[in-house]
Amino acid sequence: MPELPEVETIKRELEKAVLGKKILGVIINNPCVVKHRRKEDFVNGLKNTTIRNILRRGKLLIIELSNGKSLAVHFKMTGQLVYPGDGKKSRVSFKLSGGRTLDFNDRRLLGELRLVDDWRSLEFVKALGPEPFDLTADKFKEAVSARKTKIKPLLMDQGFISGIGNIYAAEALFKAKINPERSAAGLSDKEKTVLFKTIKDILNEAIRCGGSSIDQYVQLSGEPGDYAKQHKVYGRAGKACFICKSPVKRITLGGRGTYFCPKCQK
DNA sequence: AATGGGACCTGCGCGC
DNA sequence: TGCGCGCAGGTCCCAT
Repeated sequence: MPELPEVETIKRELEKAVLGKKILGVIINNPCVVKHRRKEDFVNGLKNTTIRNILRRGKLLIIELSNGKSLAVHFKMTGQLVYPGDGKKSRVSFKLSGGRTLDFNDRRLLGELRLVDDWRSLEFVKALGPEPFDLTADKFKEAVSARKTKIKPLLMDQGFISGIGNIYAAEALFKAKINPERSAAGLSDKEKTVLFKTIKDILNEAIRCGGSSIDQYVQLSGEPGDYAKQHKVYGRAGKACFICKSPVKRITLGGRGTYFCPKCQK
């Protein structure tokens, strides 16, 4: 599911819906997603704690609890958090005060739930690059110039910049009119400036729309996000480019399907 | 350093 | 209708 805008959407909705609620119980329907050898450590550490704070780092959601621990949630490809949940597709359900349940659904079971003492010391977190909104244009341009790799895989490199995934890398490069196979270091000063601004614009607009629902992603309420309607190239192989009407192309880059308009993106 | 492949998983849509 | 294949918002690990 989720790139930065989808996780940010969930984060904001969780703040409204579950902040201050107590976790009364935890039901593990599929232990695969709980990354603890002893599942009872996970359950016992969560039980009877209160949800104090919700944060996001890159694509990672962090729920801080009253006992000082945090629940780190990585959605990977098909993870969902739904509240109030109905339990039907739930891999793990959290029974909250007030009588409702927060469901973690995950069709492909690639998602990860971890209860940790200090989320900042997670290796995954320490390896994350800066948030797009914390970065200055100058820093972005300098970092891009230092890398010879192709620009699209670089944008998706979470150690380089955190939160951008396959959809938003494709959409940002389309809007910035940059071919995804271009060398990062080979971009002009102007292109780097435009790309940086475009990334932030697209992420902001996607957040405003509640994210992109393609297959599995839904907002906390279970409603789809609206931004997929605005996709210009992602998932549009063979269809006419909205600008020049020539067909959108799909190639594989860094092992990922990559959509772009060969005519508009030079 | 960069790139390619496979692994982890389930399940959808497509062509035959 | 049924089957096999490719593909999927991510990340990690290994080989070259």
